Amino acid sequence: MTATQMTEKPDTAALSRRERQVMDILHRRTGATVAEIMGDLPDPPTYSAVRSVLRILGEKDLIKHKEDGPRYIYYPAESTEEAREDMLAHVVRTYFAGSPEQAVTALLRMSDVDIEDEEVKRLRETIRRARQSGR
Amino acid sequence: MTATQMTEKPDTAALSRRERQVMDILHRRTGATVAEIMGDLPDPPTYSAVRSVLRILGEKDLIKHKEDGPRYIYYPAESTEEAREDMLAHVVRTYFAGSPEQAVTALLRMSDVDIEDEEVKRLRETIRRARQSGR
DNA sequence: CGGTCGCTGTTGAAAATTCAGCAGAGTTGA
DNA sequence: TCAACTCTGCTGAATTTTCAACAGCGACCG
Repeated sequence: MTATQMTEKPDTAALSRRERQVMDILHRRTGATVAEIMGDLPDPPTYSAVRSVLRILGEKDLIKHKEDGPRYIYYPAESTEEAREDMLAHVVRTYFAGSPEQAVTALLRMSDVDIEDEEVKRLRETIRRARQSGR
Repeated sequence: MTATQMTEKPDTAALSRRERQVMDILHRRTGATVAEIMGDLPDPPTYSAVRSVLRILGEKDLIKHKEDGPRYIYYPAESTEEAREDMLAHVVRTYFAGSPEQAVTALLRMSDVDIEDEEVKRLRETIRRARQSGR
């Protein structure tokens, strides 16, 4: 990567309140019009206000847009894959002491399966062995 | 829960940039002094600035503090459990189309295990059966 | 003691964010 | 065609956030 391409990527933590809300909406809907964004925002501001935020996000290279007939459809600039990785890394680090296993356990528990850390570890080992012997 | 106890809990999405950064630090360290918070903040502001944010977070009932000799140690008001659940729910909804399985898969992949959705489902089924037959 | 140091509480200003209004371009449908 | 409607681009103001300075209190140390 050359120095000129080196556009400093703003950490999620650097976003303002509205900026983050809008980015969340764009990720969730994988693209949205201004009207859709406005509809999804809590305490929805005016159309103009939403557009201001979008303009700023554009200047930060966090979103891009595509023309869809008369209007724009806005998308996150980052791919879903990247965004997921970044977010999971952040969550694991911040809320699970850097342990993905604990996060997995909590997730499974939330999604109604109830197992323990030990079991997850055991499962991972099983999987790892299976992988080594052939995949 | 009575109406008077019903202090509206501010959604994470409602926090300002610095407020969120500070909350993240408190969750990650499970409690911190002003100096520690200041040290962990990106583009660290002055001691006074940090304290202002803490005051606001206190007014919103998002943090509490304990005296530790001459200084305060600040903690998130929400329990780690609750915070984890809230955050995971948000992440799953926003980045994984509401599918905890997909999130688990991504997580396991990140933590170096490489398995597919199908396998996770199979594992869950296995676990569920094991559970029903005695636990 | 007495002075220094480190911490909190509070206040007010600077900076950033959030927001609404207006002008212009393009589209749609009668 | 033309009028109504919708959308974007832009500008400047209101509000919120962020910040630093100052005052006061108590602990620690010579």
